[in-house]
Amino acid sequence: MASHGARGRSGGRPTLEEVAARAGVGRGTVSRVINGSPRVSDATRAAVEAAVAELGYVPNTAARALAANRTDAIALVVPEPETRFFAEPYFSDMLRGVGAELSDTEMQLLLIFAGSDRERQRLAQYLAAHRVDGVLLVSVHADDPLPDLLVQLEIPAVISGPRSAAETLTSVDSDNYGGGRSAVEHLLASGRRTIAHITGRLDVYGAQRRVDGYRDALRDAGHKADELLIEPGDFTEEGGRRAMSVLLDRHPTLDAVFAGSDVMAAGARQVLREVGRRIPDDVALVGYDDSAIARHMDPPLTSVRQPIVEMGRAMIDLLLAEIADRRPAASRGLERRHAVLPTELVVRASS
Amino acid sequence: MASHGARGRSGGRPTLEEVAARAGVGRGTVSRVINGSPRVSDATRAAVEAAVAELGYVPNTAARALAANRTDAIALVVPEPETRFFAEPYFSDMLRGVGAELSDTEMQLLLIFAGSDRERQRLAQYLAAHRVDGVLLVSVHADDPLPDLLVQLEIPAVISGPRSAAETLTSVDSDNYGGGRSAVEHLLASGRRTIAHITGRLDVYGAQRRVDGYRDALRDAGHKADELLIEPGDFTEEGGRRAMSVLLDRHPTLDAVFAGSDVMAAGARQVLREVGRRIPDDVALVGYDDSAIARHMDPPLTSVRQPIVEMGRAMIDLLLAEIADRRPAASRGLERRHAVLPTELVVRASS
DNA sequence: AGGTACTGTGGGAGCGCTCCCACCAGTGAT
DNA sequence: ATCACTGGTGGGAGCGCTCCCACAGTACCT
Repeated sequence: MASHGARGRSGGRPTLEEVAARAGVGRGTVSRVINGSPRVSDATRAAVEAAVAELGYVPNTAARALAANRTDAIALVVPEPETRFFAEPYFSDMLRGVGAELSDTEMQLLLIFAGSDRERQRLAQYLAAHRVDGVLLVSVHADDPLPDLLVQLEIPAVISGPRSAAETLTSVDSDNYGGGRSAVEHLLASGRRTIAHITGRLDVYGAQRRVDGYRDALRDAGHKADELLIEPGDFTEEGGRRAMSVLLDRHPTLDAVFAGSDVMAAGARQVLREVGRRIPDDVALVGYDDSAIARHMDPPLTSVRQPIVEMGRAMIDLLLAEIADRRPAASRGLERRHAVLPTELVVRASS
Repeated sequence: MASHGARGRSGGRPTLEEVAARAGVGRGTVSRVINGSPRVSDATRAAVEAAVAELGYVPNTAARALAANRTDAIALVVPEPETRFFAEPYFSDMLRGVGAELSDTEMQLLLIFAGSDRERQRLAQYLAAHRVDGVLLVSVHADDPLPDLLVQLEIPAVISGPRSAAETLTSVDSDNYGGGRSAVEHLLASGRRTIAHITGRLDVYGAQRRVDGYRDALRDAGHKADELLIEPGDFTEEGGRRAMSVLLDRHPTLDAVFAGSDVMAAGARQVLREVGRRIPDDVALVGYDDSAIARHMDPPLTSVRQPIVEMGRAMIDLLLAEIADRRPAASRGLERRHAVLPTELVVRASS
């Protein structure tokens, strides 16, 4: 830390004007240096930087926000109660990626929970006041009014997990289609013939895409379509159990199951064990998410990993671009508004 | 939501001035209404509120911050890596209490991690810019420079878990002394005669206080002091194991152990089981924190519960008071700057 | 009647910045 | 020599509030 001795006589924090006086330049020039404008000579820049260091100058955020009409802050909005936020590693991974990508920036991240009605109301107020330059939206339900509110308020926003193929907001997603394909292709490659699929909630776009991947992989391998091999779950363990039972009734000879989530795979595993099917000898099992459950299952579960940390990074990249684009009334294209990141199949003993 | 139809012609957000014009009053009056000043007649107030609703007026935070020199935001600073934050229920409980107490307020909460050097540097910058009105400090190590920085910058702050009896910052703590006492008194009341204590890290003030409570409870019950019954752990499971071994060597006849944390109690339990002592028949065991470990231990562990959620609330109360006090150059007393909340002994099968 | 004390109100000044226009060199083309 | 330009700079205007002083009106004393 530089010496903070030479403060203004007022005893308060030094202002731009004081720095300018000290450096023997004008206010505008100091502003340019602070904001990294290239149109400043090297000598002047050095003088200003020296003055800044000597006075321990730190820009006043409020004044900057007022004059420039921006806040240098973005919000990560979690439309869930805090408890779920802490329970699920998804969020902490996401936060890690977001934080990492943001640490090169002046931007500040706000974490906002909007689980209860009360919190949602506060959030609406908050957004109406434009207290952030942009919003990151995670884990949004299909019928949530939040995205529309953001569009209406013209606040740049990026959503993780688009709500449909026609998502209006800029979005980041993992390749659910490819993830589904890779799971099935892996099972086919290891010699499985009858592969069932327990889907997630089909009102979740990502779950649909996994089904698409499942279907196409089988079709491309020359299997004829059999819709009876597909049974919807609801992302819960109980849903996994139920679906597995149904599938076993319909197809007693199935030798592989691809579950749309690790949790459902855990449910399926219970049923398989109860009826005496060995994993992977009799039935191979593949999950989705590569969560802690997958690693700790007995046997360890093959699963499709989503690059959540990277998704967080990508969300920030897109959001910052969107904010920057909006600053000048630019002619914004619709190009690359939807990022899709590759998944990775993590093979373990269950398949 | 009110109709947002009648915006200013500019298309932007309405300003105080526009609301004033609409209500047929002056700017100052609107400001007074917005800020809940009592010196406004009822009729005027109603007119202004109507205008606010019609225009959908929302105050501009930046302008307010600039003019009033405050931010209406406080930070919860966690000097730990994010991973620990998510792992320990302590933080989420604390956050719950803080959030609850803050929801009646206009204040906004920022969550700031300062685990890495880089993050700490950003934080220092952040605080120097006075971007928050106050700071909540949790889980601070004894040699952390952060508290001093806050004092130097004259930023109101409240610390949870004072660093010593002479803590300079306003603090909130649970009654570690009373917690220690209650554990020992409980063991005495249930007929135990030789009660050992595994302490936490003794550079942690709270751990010392628990030892004090342990000592005084025994002394008051007429036991003569025996320092050999006290063995330091370090809050880890391994430390608990080691201390338990030492204690068993020194006092093979001990019939009770009070551990300074549930984690250490878990370590102690392992050793007791290995040497064939039954819990609670041969040795009674009491832990501290009432964590998930305590509930799931076999047998379930008697433990001292700290009112963490309430501590969060208390921190906010004290911090808001401190911020309010500072606003006018008040003659601030030093009264009640250290809140101590009662603990509660949760008796389970281990004692 | 004049004074004194309120209550309620209007609006100027100013918070510390960014934006932008004006301006002053220099530089090279005409 | 004149006329563009261009890189570099100073400083006015203004962002939307809060603070505070001034002042009108009313009420209650002498």
